[in-house]
Amino acid sequence: MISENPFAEFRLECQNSLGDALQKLFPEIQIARLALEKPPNPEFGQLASSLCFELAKQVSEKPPALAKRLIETLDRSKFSLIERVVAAGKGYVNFHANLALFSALTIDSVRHFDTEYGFIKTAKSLKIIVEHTSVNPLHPIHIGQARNPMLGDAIARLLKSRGHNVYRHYYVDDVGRQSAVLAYGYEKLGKPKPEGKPDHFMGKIYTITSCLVEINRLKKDLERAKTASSTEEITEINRELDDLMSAVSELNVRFPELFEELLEKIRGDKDPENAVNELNRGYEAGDEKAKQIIRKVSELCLQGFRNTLSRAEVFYDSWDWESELMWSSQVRKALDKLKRTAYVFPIGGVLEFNAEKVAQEFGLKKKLGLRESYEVPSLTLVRSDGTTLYPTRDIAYALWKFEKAEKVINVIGMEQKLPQLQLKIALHALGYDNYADNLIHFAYNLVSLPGHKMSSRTGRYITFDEVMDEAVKRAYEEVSKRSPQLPEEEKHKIADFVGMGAVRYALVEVDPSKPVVFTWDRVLNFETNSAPYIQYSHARACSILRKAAREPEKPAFNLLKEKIEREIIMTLASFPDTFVEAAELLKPNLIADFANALADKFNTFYNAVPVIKAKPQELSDARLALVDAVKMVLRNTLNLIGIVAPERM
RNA sequence: GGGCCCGUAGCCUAGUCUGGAUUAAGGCGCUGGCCUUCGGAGCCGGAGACCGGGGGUUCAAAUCCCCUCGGGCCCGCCA
Repeated sequence: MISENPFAEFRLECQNSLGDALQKLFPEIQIARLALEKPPNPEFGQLASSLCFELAKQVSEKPPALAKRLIETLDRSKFSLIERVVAAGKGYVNFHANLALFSALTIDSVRHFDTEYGFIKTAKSLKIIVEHTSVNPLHPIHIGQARNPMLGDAIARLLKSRGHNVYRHYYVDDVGRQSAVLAYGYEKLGKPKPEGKPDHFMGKIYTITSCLVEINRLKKDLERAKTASSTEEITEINRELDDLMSAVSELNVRFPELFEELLEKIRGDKDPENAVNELNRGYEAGDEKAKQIIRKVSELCLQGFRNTLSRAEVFYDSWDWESELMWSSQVRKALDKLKRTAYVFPIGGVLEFNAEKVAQEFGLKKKLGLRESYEVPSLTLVRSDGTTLYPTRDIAYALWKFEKAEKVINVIGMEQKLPQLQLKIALHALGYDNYADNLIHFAYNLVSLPGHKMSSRTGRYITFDEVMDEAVKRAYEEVSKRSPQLPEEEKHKIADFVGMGAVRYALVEVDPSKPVVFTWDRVLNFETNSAPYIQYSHARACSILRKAAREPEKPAFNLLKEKIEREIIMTLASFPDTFVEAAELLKPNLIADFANALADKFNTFYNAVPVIKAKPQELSDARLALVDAVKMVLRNTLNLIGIVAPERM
């Protein structure tokens, strides 16, 4: 017998028999669903019902007595995976599985489905776009932003394994002032060939240029404020100026040559602020010169990103350029349509979208999880100079995505909750209720450095590349220490997937809604509760199978009587449930946890009992089959979070 | 001023959506063992939290509701 979800078979049997007994005993009572829990201790069986506590009130009978009566009513002739049912505690009904049968079912099933084990397919397969990463092409991807591709990619893998058609999109946000800032600096330098990794090179130019242009602007603002003698404004500007000045002096120390050169060139410009704005306007209008230079710097950054992300095994199906959306008039069309609704109004030269009014008139607040008293801020759609803003373009982008997919998941930091909310409301205003309902903002919390947050504008960040390099370097040291006899090439190969695995695991493991303070030992953990630990467990399992060099011909699963063996079997059996939950709730961290727990149990097993040399042969065979099943499930979990499952390491 | 997220042992984290069992689960660090029949990136044990605080709902609360404190984020003609 095999099953794609062994534990579900057992659960169903328990539910049915309990349901039947309940029906027999109390035909008049309706219980909506018979939820069963996993007991805290295997002594209490594998599944338990606390139904009697609820029932006790309705039938005025004590829970323990009720439990006893229910159990007596159970139809034992229908038991297959159930071995026995006992009343326990203050009124629990505990179901104990027939472990011999259940072990056989589980191990056979895992080995039968192999690479597909656990990946229960959805009843309704959808076309889903997962937009993730989308780091602005201005500077290298830093470690705070790296949480995004790690989560986004894991989500895409989960949904794909669930049977959906998943498209991974990268939104190249090349429209906007910052791109113009970078292009401006790059042009001033005479469009040099990048030294080193192109995104890192661009990052330096961007940060220095941005700070210098900004300081220039603030100084002018300061003069203006002084003549207007607005003290509040003056202190505010001075505060910002101080911050930038200290950032600038840091940059001067870090990149002296580039800094001097840019300082010199920008100084020669009367109004850098205006030059940047002109470039920005030109780009939006599709001006060739602006296009050429901004495209160039964006492409250079993306070249670096592709390199970085492919190292981490993250790939995309589509790179969507914001500029193309704009030039193709899709932004204009979406805007025109929105203008025709009753929710767009001009004020002070700009065009505003009244999200609050839409939320009220469409009765959206409850649905969107907002309090009735909360007033949704309005959204500026068009600047007074006629150019659009990011959220405006994002509306067009959402419409474009929904032409291609039924569901859209945007992996975006939670600091963008408001614009994402406004986007949803705008879709409602346009009459696309269906789109709005199928738009998911997958929000994750910030990664900060101890003491301050990362800032690309001031250059205070740790790049994803640095982190990967360091992790791989550390992994190499470990490999060299543990397996000095390996050839260099092999050592490097291992160091690569171990280091990368450690980084991926560290970023996926934590609940996305929790804020994370970046520390090196968070990602450089190679011990228990890390990717290397799980990878090692997998390699160990492979090693046993290799050494055994035989198929388990006659496994006697009823001989797997050790407590740890049963725990492993229950864990293997529950993997499909964990997978479904992780895929439905978009929680890749559940997979990471599961993998670690399984590896943990496997190592305990490994140390406790022999496999190859176990006697009799039927027991050895059963254990071999168990090891094989563990290996497969570990590999499946690692694949889900994009980590290599090695045969050796 | 308003809104959202987070708050679990010295540190990091799981569990919170869907409330359940006398022992709240792991890791790091501290500490005592296993100097290893299949790879020690390992295993076994010990000390350490009453789940930020207070109220409430319930037979039952880390979990649900209200209040409160602490940390972060957002409320821009930036993205």
